[in-house]
Amino acid sequence: MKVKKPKTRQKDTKQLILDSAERFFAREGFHVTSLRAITGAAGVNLAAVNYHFGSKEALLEAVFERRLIPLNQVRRDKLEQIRDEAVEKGKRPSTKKVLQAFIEPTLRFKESEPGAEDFIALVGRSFTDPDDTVRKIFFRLIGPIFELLFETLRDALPELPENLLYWRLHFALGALAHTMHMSGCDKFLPVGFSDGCGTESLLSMLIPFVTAGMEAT
Amino acid sequence: MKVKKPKTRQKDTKQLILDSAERFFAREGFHVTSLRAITGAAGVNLAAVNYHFGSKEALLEAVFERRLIPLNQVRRDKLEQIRDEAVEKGKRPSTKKVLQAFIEPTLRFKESEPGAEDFIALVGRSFTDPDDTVRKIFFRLIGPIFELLFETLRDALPELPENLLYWRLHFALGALAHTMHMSGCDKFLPVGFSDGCGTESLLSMLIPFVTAGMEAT
DNA sequence: CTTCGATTCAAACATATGTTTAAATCGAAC
DNA sequence: GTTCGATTTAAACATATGTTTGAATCGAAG
Repeated sequence: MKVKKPKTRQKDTKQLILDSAERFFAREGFHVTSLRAITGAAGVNLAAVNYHFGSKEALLEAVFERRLIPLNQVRRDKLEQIRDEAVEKGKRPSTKKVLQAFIEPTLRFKESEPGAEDFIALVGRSFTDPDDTVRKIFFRLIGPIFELLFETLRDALPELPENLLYWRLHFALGALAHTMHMSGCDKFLPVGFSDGCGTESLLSMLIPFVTAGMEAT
Repeated sequence: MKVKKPKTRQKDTKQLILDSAERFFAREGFHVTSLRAITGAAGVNLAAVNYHFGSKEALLEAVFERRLIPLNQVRRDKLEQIRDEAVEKGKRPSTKKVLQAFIEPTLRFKESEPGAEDFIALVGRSFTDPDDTVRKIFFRLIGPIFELLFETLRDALPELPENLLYWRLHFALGALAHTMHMSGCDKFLPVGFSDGCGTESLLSMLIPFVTAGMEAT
């Protein structure tokens, strides 16, 4: 007995709760969602949340971490690769490539696994969530990668005043967040416009938009 | 007795509730805010909300309408003026002017009256609010002006495919919403960056950004 | 089969919420 | 000063929430 082999069921229960919570948090919001709704839809007992996670807040944290840690790893790798490449060539990285390195994995993440689409909408919203609980957890996880993105962009646009760069980055993130949140866009869009809301299509529109904005004279 | 002259106090109470609610809804969110918090801070009785407004939901509606109706009027006037001017001159309106006509009154509104800053943050968030109550009320009020903005932009950029224009507009609105929400930005920003968050400064950064994005080739 | 820790379960708990109620209070009109 | 409708007030109501509890159940190890 080298390893504490927990019952097979435990993982199931935890995953079921995470999946259900992700769905509800994304579609209804953190505070509006009750644990009873989550556990009811997941088919597990109400007390399971507190048993496995400790509290509703800790559950939210787990929902974020499960997907955000891998996603951040991908984004970090891509950004660092671009930085190394630039140093190697002695040239500054291209603005478009930097933005793409951050945005593309983010939007593509939607299709990586079932449920990820809900998660992407959740993240898009968390940027501006009024609730302290949500924002605190979110920014703790997103902060470091945000700083790396900022620094890499500074390499790409060294002539831009830092303050301006900082705000333009926020404008770009605002556009991204809005896009992410409209992820499941069928319910928002007027008829005839829902064609262009596939990931590829969105990328081909969003990246030129933010690149042009970032490089505006 | 030509007119039902209600007691002087009624207006006070209603205004006090609206002010307090606006503040709480903006800073904490609709569902997280309790009527007891609102009435407590306003110094009025708990039941006053239901007496004067009917329900918490109706209160939210009143909070939106009080400021959004006048603000929309200003935006509508400016946009229609630009349209008329373009027709008169037989030229297409400039993209920048159109965006400016929408964005400038929005951001400037912050300084128009005390409390408006909270309201602007509230509006910025409502674009992506997960709660149906909030979103429904918000979109009912924002829908018509959004359509006018879309049509005016189509005049400015007739060669752009409608679908692309539509999404670029959403990107721009995302950037605007993000900016609005960071209205009281002191608490979000790292030290050294809070200089540039005055209204004038933000306008001079945001408008070129979205214009460039909208006109990107 | 028995044992034992991990997990599940139904029930209860304490608290907070939006809303309603019925009495009290106010302020002008007569 | 009395009257009457509008407003305010304190209390109660019904319900919903996150959490805790203690017994029941499970599943493998001995």
